Amino acid sequence: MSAVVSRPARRQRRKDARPQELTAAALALFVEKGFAATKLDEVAARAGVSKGTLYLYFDSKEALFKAVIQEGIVPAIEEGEALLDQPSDDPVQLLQCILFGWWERIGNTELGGIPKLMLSEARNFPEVAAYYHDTVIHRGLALIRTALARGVARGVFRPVDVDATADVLIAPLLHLALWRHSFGACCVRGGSVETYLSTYFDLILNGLRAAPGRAGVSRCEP
Amino acid sequence: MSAVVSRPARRQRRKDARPQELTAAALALFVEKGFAATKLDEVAARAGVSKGTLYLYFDSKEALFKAVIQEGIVPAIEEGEALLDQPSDDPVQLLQCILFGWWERIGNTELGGIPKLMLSEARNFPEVAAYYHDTVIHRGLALIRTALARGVARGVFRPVDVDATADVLIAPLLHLALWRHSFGACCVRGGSVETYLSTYFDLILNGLRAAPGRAGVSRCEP
Amino acid sequence: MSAVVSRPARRQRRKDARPQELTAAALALFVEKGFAATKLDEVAARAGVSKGTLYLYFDSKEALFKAVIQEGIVPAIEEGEALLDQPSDDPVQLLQCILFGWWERIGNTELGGIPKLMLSEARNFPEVAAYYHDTVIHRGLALIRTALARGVARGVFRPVDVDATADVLIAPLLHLALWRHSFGACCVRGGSVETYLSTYFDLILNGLRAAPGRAGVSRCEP
Amino acid sequence: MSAVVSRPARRQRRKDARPQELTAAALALFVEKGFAATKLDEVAARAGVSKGTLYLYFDSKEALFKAVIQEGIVPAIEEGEALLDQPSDDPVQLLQCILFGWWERIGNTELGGIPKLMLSEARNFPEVAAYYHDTVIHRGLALIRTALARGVARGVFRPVDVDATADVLIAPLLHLALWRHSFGACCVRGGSVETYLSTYFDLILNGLRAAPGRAGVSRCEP
DNA sequence: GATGAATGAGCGTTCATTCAT
DNA sequence: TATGAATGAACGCTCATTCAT
Repeated sequence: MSAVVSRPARRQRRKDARPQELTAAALALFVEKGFAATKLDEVAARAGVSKGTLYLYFDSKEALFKAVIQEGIVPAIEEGEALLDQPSDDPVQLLQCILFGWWERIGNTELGGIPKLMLSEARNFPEVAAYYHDTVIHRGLALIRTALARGVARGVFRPVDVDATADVLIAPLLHLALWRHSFGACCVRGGSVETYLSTYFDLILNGLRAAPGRAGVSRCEP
Repeated sequence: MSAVVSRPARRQRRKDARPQELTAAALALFVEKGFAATKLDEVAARAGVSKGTLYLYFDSKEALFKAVIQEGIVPAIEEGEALLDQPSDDPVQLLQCILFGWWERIGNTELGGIPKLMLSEARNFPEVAAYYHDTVIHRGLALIRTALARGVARGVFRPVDVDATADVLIAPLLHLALWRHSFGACCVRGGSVETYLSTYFDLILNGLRAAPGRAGVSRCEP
Repeated sequence: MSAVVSRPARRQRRKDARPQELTAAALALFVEKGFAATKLDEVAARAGVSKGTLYLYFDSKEALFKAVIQEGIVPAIEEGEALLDQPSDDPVQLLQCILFGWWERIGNTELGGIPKLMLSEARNFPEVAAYYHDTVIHRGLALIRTALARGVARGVFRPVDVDATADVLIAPLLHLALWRHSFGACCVRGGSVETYLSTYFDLILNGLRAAPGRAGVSRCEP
Repeated sequence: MSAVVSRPARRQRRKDARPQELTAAALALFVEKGFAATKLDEVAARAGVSKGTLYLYFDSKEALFKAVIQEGIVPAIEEGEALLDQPSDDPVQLLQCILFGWWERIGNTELGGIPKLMLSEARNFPEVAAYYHDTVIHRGLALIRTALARGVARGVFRPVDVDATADVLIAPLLHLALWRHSFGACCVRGGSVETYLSTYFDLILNGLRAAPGRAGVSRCEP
């Protein structure tokens, strides 16, 4: 009898897992080809189901797109926000945890294609873009801003425009993720990812660190 | 008869200008909607010609795409390379000229959409991506590398991994251009472009500048 | 055990009633939307069962259609034929009973949609149409012909072409039933059904009557 | 040169004629199979064009349906209304012209399928049904009502409920048209159309007539 | 050269039918 | 018996491409 209870009925198990199998297949293909160029036949085939099955779980191709974005990224951002709660005394280490954490939890996983996808399709799906902006980008940048502000407050970092700096800091990480899912598929990059990341962090840390000497910026006159 | 010869014949002028009018229209729409979601009807309409006329100048939609990339970007990169030839003694100023020059000549113009377009479509058009990589990205990064190398050689910049640093330096500029043609169309950004750019350049210049003190980077252990 | 036998078992009752519940649901929807536009999902939902259950009772959508026609109309026509057996001396009253009986037993009930359904689908289901023609239309008209022939034989009605007249006489009644299940759902008719029916019967009786004298119309009491 | 002017360019001629060719093909198939069961492939094939061509002239299948109804019937009803303007002294003859005129101009032509089509699809297209009701049915019945009213006013017809009588009078004619496009395609009717029509008119004329005297039926000469 | 009507392959979506549970 | 998840053929509609004018 216990066997009967414990057996989740393969059918049932499949049904529960289906949406995620489908969004995973769709994410991969949307990232690879873009939304419009992805055929639902392919998505279904990649998930190992027939085309009609897609419509048992998603009302339309557009609904599938929305689910891909929503289910893919929300859990990740919530994980990230938990970082702020742990009492870390060192702003440098906090910043490092946030930036490298992003890379390891998102950029370097299958979710790393979402920025490329969202970037490519933002203008075709303004509502989804707005949702993504508010839910993911804004909250992600807020993490970085918090770390920066703490560092500035403690005198570890120079006083900087926190908002603009956060935007600048995330750019090289996004760049790496975007590259992977675009040119990375057909062109070899020169250096290793590790070199890129350590060079990046070394550069920004030096840039942020409170130092004595400084030079003004003068516009280039062509 | 001489009149016929000397008259530049508006018709003729139009005919010569057609390809560029068409690629300009196509660029705008490809950037906005992506390659697959752009209809040739729309391209033709935006250029003020009929759909069939497109095929007098381009063999196919794909050929139009290639022309958009090719005609759009090659002149710009050649302009950029000229910067290296002018004898500028100051590596900082050279770097500034290259980076801000990119922004002013490309990022901040209608050509600024090409990175987004190329990024979105790289995997759908690997040959075009490879061409773009070799012709645009590689040569563009080479400019930055040269400036960096000069600065390091003269002791103005710390000794850095020039290749990786060039990649990192271009990222925030690309980021701005990508943003403009994606989320920028539907979401408001916080700060001004000027603040972003000066914060960016200030940060990297501080990061590059040869300074005494330095701390090691330790991995974050979550 | 006797309890088991005597208990009519709700389950059993349901099971026996299922086919009729299903054909009733199908009839309503076929009449409303037509055969092709009716989804089996809707039929099942209206009958309160799942879509798969339909296939326990009917082999296909077409089989369901045939059952709808067959089960719906055959009992009614047999009832009608019983009218001829009762010894009614008055041909006028017999005709009235047949015509108004049709209206009350068929036209004015849920079965009244069958003529519209059959009319709409006759060319898509020629065999069903032929069956319906032979089983329903022919036998129904035969009733009217018999009444007419008796009336002519007794000199109550003028000598008329009995076959053609039967066709003409049924038309206004059919018309009313067809209207109800088509325009009646979206457009208001002017007069009342009672006025229509009495005007109809008054007109045809005057048209049929042999002599100048005239009698009022009395309702047929079944 | 006159040849050049007079040649209407085959292409152009086709283009102008296309909508009517398409609605004619669609009418035939909609009548035969119903709206839902008709495939646009078939419509296109019957009109001798490809499927895509349909969409150059009609936005959707539903738009095609509306055009079929609208273009098919409006000219006919306007013709009918012209009958009232000619000064005919004889109400009987006027009624005959209207009723038989309907049969000859509509019922007995390819337009005769429209009543069946509209009847079948009225509940699926309520707006079209309402339009048809107001534009065709209402105006058609108004013709009959006018003829009846004149006859009653002159004492040629008995005093009857004009509205209800008009409904009754049109029913046998509609019946014939409906039959032709439903059972007529698969079942043989007994008598001839002529017998049916003369029996019909003889019956209703007797039913309407005020006095004992009676006249033969003479065909209406349009 | 320029047009735009015509094409037809292809895709998103639906739904009758099946079958494991 | 009853379910409903899964299927896949079919259909409405689109759009890159062609070609007669």
